Amino acid sequence: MNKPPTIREVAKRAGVSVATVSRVMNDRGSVSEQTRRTVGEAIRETGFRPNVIGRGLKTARSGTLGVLVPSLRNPIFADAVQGIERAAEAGGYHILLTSSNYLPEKEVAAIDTLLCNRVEGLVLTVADESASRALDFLDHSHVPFVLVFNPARTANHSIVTIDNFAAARDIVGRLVRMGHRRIAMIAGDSQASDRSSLRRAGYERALMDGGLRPGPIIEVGFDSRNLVRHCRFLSSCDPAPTAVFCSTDMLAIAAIRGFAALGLRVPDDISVAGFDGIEVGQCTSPSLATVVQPAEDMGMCAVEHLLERLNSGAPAKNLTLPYRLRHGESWAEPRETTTPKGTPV
Amino acid sequence: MNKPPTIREVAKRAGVSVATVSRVMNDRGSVSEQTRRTVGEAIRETGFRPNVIGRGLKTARSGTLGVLVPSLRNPIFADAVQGIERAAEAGGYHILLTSSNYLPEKEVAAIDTLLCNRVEGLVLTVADESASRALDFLDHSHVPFVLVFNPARTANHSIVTIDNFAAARDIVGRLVRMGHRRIAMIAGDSQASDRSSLRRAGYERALMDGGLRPGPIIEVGFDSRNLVRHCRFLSSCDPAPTAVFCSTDMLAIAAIRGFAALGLRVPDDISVAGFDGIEVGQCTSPSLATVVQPAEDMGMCAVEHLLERLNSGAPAKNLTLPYRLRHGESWAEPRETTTPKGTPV
DNA sequence: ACTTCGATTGGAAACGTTTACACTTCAGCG
DNA sequence: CGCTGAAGTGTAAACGTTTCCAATCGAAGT
Repeated sequence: MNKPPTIREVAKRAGVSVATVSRVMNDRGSVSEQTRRTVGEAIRETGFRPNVIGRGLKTARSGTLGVLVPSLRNPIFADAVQGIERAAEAGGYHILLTSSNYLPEKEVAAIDTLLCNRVEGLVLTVADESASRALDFLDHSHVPFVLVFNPARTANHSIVTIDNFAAARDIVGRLVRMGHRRIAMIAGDSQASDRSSLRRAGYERALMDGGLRPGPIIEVGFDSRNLVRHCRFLSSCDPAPTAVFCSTDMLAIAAIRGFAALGLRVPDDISVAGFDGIEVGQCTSPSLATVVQPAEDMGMCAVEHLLERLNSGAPAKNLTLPYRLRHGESWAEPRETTTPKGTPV
Repeated sequence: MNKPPTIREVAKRAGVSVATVSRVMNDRGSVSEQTRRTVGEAIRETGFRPNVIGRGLKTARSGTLGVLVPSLRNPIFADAVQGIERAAEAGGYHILLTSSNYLPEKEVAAIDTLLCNRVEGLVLTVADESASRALDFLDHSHVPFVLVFNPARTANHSIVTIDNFAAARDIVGRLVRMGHRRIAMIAGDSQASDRSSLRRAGYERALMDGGLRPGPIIEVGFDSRNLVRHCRFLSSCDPAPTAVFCSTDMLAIAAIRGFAALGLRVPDDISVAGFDGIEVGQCTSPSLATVVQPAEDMGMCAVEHLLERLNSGAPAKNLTLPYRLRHGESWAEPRETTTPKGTPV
């Protein structure tokens, strides 16, 4: 519990001034080879470790980036954080991590403490970008930040995302072309998630393009357990959907599980498509057909862009990364063409 | 980019001294209701946010805990971090997150920067507790830390873990009692992971207890992709194992996938058991039989204990949390009792 | 009227760095 | 031999807080 050594003690031991020790540490200014060695030894002998708090006070730099995600339990965010951490480390920054649990009020509180900690920038995913009080808050703070996953609705924010609408339309369109005529959706709370509502819009658009009616759409919370009752509801519809699009992989995986519990086989009885592209989706069986977001890359890009803004004063920019569709075993052509006897494929 | 307001500006605006503003913020000392109000207004008007760096310098408290995990890509660690974050927040701390990517040298480097940041304590998972240079390092630092997941080999460290040996013996014992006679193991690099080697020891013990010889043991890296070739090797053994125990769920899930790719059915052709209890294991089909570690709880316990040590000077302690077995669809009795006269498969 | 005391307040010294500035040397130059 | 400039070094002032200490002021007690 005894205090760690300070620069002053090192200086005393080496018989030089603190300024010289500082110069040695940051090698700036000129120091003779002789004293450099002496000081180096003193540092080693005392086990001195520069106190970045003291340094930060003087330099007005914390060397820290703030990170706010909804939850680490969804691998899509864990992956993003992994990327964020990697890029931050590469840039000489460390990260202060907070999570909001999807609660807007916690978002604000978390950002507040992050700002008190004088993070030099933030990387965050908010519940609903357009409505988020948190962002108004940040806009006034003069601390640069970049949103990840949130759709780019306003141009003056730095954003790294994919085209959620197009991606959803793509993957649902694929179901349509497979011959599905009755495609349901299980959507995370779209009130609380702008991603979810965009994906829903893409879904609706794909159906309209195919001349189909959307529905049924089930809106659920973020708890992906106990999806069985929703699955039961879907399978009891008349006509029952032959495919279901889920707004996240977590939901899709839970849905597959739910259908299995009801004795339905995926994809034979019903096709399931997800969204996110989390790694485990490939390892389940059936493997999950989904939209792959490059989460780790998105995290890295976000930090790289943030550092550009920090170091070179680069302007905010919207970065839309490419997504891709991953084919999986969870979807197939519907067993028999249902309703108005439509097209085979 | 203009500087955020300081306590001095607030003081000037309120017409009081900085000492008074400080007293209002932390409400300590006595301040008249009148000035308290005035200062409150000044704070709001200026948008003042106390600089915790300045505060930290004076109080020698950073309000920060350091966290080091191997990787966030394995949900077991993501879950633990989630618990850590929750408990830290509840205790008024925030967390500085780093990851080692399973590289011992990065462990040391990460801890070093964490210490430079004057974290008040650390929660970490190291590669191999007994050999970890990182720990020697920490032991000399006088900063309290608690290990998570690492087995309790030495008594003078704070550790939150489960009994890896017993758990592995339990679950493998279960396979034995199901009638399996030839049980293989896929183990993560046991050089680099004390968990892996303990689980392996438990596995060997269970087999010995059952009068069986440990079957082929395959040691793999941390990359759970491309497990197919190992699966192929296992299925080509003569006699081929009827079950395989994997040292992590990530490996187990990949193995199930690998066997499927070879046309083998789990559990009909081969049973698979995992270790960790990550959530997705329940959502795959077949669902994974595994040992469940309460990862999020472990993270929370770790922080709670750390805070006890920090606040009340409580002594280090070893906390062994209960694990439980989760039955899943990935294991079953072997189709026919095999033993010495080769298997069909 | 004089002391005592509690309640408020302000002044100023830390905390551990960095860094502008000033001060020595000493070599090289005329 | 004096000047100039560069190289090496030290002094001290920040940075934004907290907190010890002293000061002021009424009110209350004697």
